[in-house]
Amino acid sequence: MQPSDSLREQIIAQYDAMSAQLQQAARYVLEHPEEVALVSMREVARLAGVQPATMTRLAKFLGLPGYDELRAQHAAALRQGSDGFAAKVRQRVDEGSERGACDTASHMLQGLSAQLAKLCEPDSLRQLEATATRLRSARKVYVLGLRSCHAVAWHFHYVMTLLGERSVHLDGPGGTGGDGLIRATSEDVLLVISIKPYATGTLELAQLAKDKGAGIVSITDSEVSPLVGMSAQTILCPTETDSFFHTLTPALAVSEVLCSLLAEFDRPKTLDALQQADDHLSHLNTYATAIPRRQ
Amino acid sequence: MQPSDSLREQIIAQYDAMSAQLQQAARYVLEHPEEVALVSMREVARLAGVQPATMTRLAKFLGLPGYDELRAQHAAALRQGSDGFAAKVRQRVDEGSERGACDTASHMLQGLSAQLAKLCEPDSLRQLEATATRLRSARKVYVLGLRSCHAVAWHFHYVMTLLGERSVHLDGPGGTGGDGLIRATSEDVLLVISIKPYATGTLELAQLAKDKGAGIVSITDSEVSPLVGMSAQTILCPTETDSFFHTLTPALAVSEVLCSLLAEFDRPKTLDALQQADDHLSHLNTYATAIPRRQ
DNA sequence: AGATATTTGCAACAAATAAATCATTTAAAT
DNA sequence: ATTTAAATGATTTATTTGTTGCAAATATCT
Repeated sequence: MQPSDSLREQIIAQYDAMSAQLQQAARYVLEHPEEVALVSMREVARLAGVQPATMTRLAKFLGLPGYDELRAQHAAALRQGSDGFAAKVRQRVDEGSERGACDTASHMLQGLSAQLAKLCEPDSLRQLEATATRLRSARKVYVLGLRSCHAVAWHFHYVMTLLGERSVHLDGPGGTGGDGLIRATSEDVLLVISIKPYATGTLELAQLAKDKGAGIVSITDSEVSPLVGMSAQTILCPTETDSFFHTLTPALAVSEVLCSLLAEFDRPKTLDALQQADDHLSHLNTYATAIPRRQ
Repeated sequence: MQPSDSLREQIIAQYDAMSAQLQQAARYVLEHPEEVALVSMREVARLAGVQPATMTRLAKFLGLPGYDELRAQHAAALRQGSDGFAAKVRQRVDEGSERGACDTASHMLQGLSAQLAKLCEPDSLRQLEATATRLRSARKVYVLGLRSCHAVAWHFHYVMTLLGERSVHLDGPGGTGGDGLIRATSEDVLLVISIKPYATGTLELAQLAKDKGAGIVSITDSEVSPLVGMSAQTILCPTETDSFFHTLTPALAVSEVLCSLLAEFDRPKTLDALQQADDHLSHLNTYATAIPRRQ
């Protein structure tokens, strides 16, 4: 929360060596770090009761190239303070001056890690639980995710088939994916996954399901996603990376959490279902080794 | 923590009535409130990918006198968030006070976050880089992942098709998935994804590819995975969770990192390829460009 | 299809900004 | 008390900022 602790400590350490005006400026900076980050230098100077030039001189006195650097450091501190838990993980390799592949990879993984951590915030958790509850009471759960979101949709459906036979994946060869909705009713729920850019097919099918009275719950990327308006529950998850592509890792994580919550709702039933799946698959020699029993 | 909730809600409420550029600007503002408070308008515009003027227009559209007011409100929110412990205390309380579902969800997400962070260790990063390098030089990249690993395999393949035409997904209807390997040569590489329990189909196909002289690289879950022995490069990623299921989130993250590294190897070519994909998809109206206005 | 709004990109502008420069004051040393 | 050095204030300068006006492009409606 403090602006780049090292800088703060440096100001304190060198305070005694400063001239009167410099001390007055430094004191204000220490006591009002947010202002330094948020308002112009001249305004900070006015608030601190010193000349604008004094702020420049303070920055140089601290060994910085200019006042902008002083502001930048305070801004960075404020940024980190704002988005909570997430930032901590990132702190380590912030300024990767070296552009190696390992650095790129590391930076990206840390970013993803931070995004998952961010999903632990109360708002997200509440949405997760509400969505799981809604899915739990559905007669059938239709799952829809096209293009990049196919991966998430399919994985959710796959896990659900291990748990029972309520899940219907809206996908298939020959463009027949939507046919699953033919007998959809108001007792059913459609889980739809879509991130920007939103596939038209996804939106159309979701609208169709809604027209049929089915409940809609969604995993998407923004409050202003077109899915938000038509969904009874929405789980928001970040998709930004510093690479060319959007990430689906948080969306997959969310999907996995949903599966877990659904499984936990009725443990005995879940164990039964997994046992059945186990038997079935081992009869088919699907796996090189039998599915290990998990409690 | 959010910028003056009323303003935020107003942006969301009026979002549908905005033009495309305005929406893009508004979306960035919603998703990066700290940046709005901390950097100049022109910089925000650059980050959001819109013209500077659009930011001014956004502010006026929202009924504000100018952009400065937009920034001021975000700055005020950030000021509160930073030194007001109140928000965070409230979060902690909310979190601690209640329910099992939220706890399990939170715990699971934190676990996943930690697993991704662990992938940043030097050993893993080296494997990632080596694997990316190997994939880079391949004539064709076959991608194989069955059952639960289908999600990861498909997503990798999907991204690779956006980048070029080297990728072949070994999957398809009617059990013809393996046919892609008919003309595989020693210039090719097979990326195989499999976690315990290992699908026999995966191992057989991988062995077949190896017999044909293709290079094998793999994403798997253990040093003692059957894939390790037949692979030139292996990336290990954790799959443990405290729920009934194994997680594929780390595997997906690894796959995404690989895609990024491959994309970074030749940025200009990547940008060209993405542009082509973009053109193609927009001709097909694959994506909803504007969200239908509601009066 | 043509006509009419609306949206969008570009360039120019005035205002404000941080830094550099110079002049004046203040403190310290001889 | 005079000289010298440092500190402070005022002024100037080159950028950068947010805004506005206008033409091209796009969408919308008869």
